[in-house]
Amino acid sequence: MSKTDHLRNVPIFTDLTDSDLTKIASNMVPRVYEKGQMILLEESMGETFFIITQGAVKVTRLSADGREVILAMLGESDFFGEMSLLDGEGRSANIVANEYAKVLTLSRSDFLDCLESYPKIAIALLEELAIRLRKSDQQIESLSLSDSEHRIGITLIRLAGELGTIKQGHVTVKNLPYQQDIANMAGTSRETVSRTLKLLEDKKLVRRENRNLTIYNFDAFRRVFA
Amino acid sequence: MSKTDHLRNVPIFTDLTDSDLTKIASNMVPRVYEKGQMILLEESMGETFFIITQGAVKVTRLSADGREVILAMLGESDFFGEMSLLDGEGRSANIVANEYAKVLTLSRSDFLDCLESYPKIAIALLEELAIRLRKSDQQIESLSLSDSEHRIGITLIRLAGELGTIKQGHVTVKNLPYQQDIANMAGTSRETVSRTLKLLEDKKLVRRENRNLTIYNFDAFRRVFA
DNA sequence: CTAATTCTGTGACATTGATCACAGCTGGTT
DNA sequence: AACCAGCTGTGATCAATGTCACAGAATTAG
Repeated sequence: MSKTDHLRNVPIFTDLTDSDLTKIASNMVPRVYEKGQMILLEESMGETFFIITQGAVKVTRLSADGREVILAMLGESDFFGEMSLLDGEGRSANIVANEYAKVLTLSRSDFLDCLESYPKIAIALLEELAIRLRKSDQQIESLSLSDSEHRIGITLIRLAGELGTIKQGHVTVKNLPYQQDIANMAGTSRETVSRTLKLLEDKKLVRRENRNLTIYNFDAFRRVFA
Repeated sequence: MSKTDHLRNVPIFTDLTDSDLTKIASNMVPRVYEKGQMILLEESMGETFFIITQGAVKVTRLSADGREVILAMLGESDFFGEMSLLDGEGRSANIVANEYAKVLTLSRSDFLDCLESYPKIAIALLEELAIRLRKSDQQIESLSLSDSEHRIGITLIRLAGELGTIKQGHVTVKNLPYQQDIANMAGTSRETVSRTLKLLEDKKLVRRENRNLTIYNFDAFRRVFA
């Protein structure tokens, strides 16, 4: 698949013509990362915009004593790195390859040129940021108001949305993240995730086998937890 | 002060010429709200963009059982309502006038026209959303990793930034919000805020008199809590 | 195939902070 | 000036959940 083909799948570029896409693609440089490799470091200055063409990454923040919060999991056609390009502040999060990953990169100046030249890109980017802000707000609400069982439920819904496949009303998430990562997304401890997953299984809300998790009735599940 | 003058103070409009500003201002309709009045309701469809010209509002979400999370406090020259205009989803938060407030409003179509016609507005708006996203991420981190004393400390820092005045290293927040509101910002209970404020006072980190709070050494305070 | 590492389940225990209850203040109103 | 509503301070209690400890699975590496 060519660079241009990859770009076509990225929401913020969908409105462009082929020739515009090709022009932008010509400025992009591909890179690859191994599983576990750090792509961006907190605190460093942001000079690059990234689009994921294969694999998945996690967006994290670390506390002084080494505990981790996972702010988002991003996959194919998602992008990152735009924040510090836009507001000029340093990086606010780390990005780690969660598996082998390929990306396309665009330099700061090319990225900003894009925004100036194609208002449609800027508007599409605004849409995407609005969506992310909405998700963040939901997360803040659930961290403030919900108990651990609900937060974990909400986290499973997030994962289902990002990694799951729907089949006649029930969603299966293949290759469920480790409990420690789920805990870091839900703002709770690994042990609590273990106990809660078992609880949800006892309640017949989900089933687990191997590394896969199935939510039996996704709509009902959402009604209970979201 | 004329509508145009107000717009000049709003970050997203600063790059425009007078005549452009005047043109936009002519499409804006002023409104006023009493303290405590609901400006926007969660769940309703978003059709309006708002700019605050006087007063302050709070952005909240409510749980089913009536508990409240405060996502942000906004004051003069801040704006809101853009989220559902951008991504087409319903409102995700309530907006309540925190005191007598005046706003200017712009209709959905005028707002979107603005973005198309003035790429600079779109870019400035992107900057602002990036800043908000950054703040949300910090909040998610602190809710996930910090204990209530730290979360309250961080909340005081936020309030100092938005409502405080600096004088030789110490910051005074006049008219500190009620403890219940601080609790709803920090994701804790009113009682815990009461106890913690006293604790911080005992530690000589802050002083309270009347409705004002002074952080003695703002930089040191930030180093402890942020 | 075995060893080694990493992940998961689960009991016991400690602790934080929510909740309840109520008294004391404060500021605004008539 | 007296009243009232709403805010604040504070003790007592207790449930939720973090932490520790370790055994058993599962996955990866050699």
